[in-house]
Amino acid sequence: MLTKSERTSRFIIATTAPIFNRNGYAATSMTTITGATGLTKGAIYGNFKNKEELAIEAFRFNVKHVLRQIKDHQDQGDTPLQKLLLIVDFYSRYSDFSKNMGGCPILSIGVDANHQNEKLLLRVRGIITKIEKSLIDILDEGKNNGELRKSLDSAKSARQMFSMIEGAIFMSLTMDDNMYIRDTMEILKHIIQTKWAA
Amino acid sequence: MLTKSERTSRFIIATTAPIFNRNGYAATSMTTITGATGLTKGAIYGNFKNKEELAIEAFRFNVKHVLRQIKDHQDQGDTPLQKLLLIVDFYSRYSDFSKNMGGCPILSIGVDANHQNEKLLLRVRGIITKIEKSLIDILDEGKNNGELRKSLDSAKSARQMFSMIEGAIFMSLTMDDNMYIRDTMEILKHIIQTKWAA
DNA sequence: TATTTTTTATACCAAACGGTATATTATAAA
DNA sequence: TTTATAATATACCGTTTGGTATAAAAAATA
Repeated sequence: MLTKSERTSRFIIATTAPIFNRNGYAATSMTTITGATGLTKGAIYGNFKNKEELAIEAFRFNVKHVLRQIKDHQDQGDTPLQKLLLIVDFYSRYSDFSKNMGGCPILSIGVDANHQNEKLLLRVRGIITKIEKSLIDILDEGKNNGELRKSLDSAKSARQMFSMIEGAIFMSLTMDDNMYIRDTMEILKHIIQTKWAA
Repeated sequence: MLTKSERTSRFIIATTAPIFNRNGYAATSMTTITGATGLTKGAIYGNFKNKEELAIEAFRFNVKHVLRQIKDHQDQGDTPLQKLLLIVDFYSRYSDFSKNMGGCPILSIGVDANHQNEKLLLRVRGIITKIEKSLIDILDEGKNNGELRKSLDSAKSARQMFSMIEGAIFMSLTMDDNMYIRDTMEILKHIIQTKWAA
């Protein structure tokens, strides 16, 4: 059984994660956190060293949530190419999905932490690297099984893919219009099918 | 001749613009502003209603600066297609350019102002709309002069183009690695040449 | 059930925040 | 050069910030 503090910690993280995600690190104050959780500073600081540590845990929580959804989605595909297209398909619907969690943690915290919070920024970079690695793995598998061109630069393709995804999310969030994400995922799909596929 | 206050206002805007651009709205405090300008709060509030108004002017300054550079670049081309490719070319080198001004104002302020500052967010949206319009104009010209396919959806293409550009900038800034911008602009160039061009 | 330990609430801290009233200093007009 | 005006510096305001010491309460152990 979980200890009381473990349950409280998890509750605090789950409750504040979408708030950190929507508002960023600086704009999420301790008052915001106590207000949202219904707890007091004593409970927060009894379970987390400081606001930064909680923000990092909230970021981890948000990323885990997104990655789990992507994995569930891409696992419906049998081949590397199918998986790639399913990832693109997932992001085409990302707007609806992210309504609940309020944006993209990588984008929101990435911009927010840059030049402001080294620890958080390093976490964001770590996650980006991790996601890119998993994309590279899929691309390499595709090259091996003949679905993708052998001449494809997997690392480069992963960078292009992730840049397009994050850009589309940024535009859709900023303009409050999911056309950006829909249109950009459409062209990404086209690139995969006509330029990357063998 | 400019009045004293006009000169001071311009000095304040020019001095704080890169700081707002690099750090965002909330992270740029009045103390940051007085420290950077060497002026006191009296001088700042004598020339601007409040921090928000100054932030808006700084944003306008930053955007003007970027747009002027793009215009100078794209004007070296004679045809719409050339102009499009020159814009992509400009952003390929955006990392070096933005070192001086510290990031992309649209990205930085767009993320920063979302859910936090309605006025600033509306300014960002206005600029995005303006830039898209000018892209649409170029695309339409290209369709008219036969360089681009008549079937091309100009508005959609503009959205795709701008999403890719902003995504590439975000990734390069966050990862401190201009490969993202270089690789993504490469694929954008390819799309223009093979899918948009007639 | 009694006692110890863990967890949370309360009350507080200094520092930083954006903003303002007013005094002082530059500038421009007479 | 004096006078009126515009611009900047200084000192302060209330509020909010992240964080802490300690008391109260809840939970686990004996």
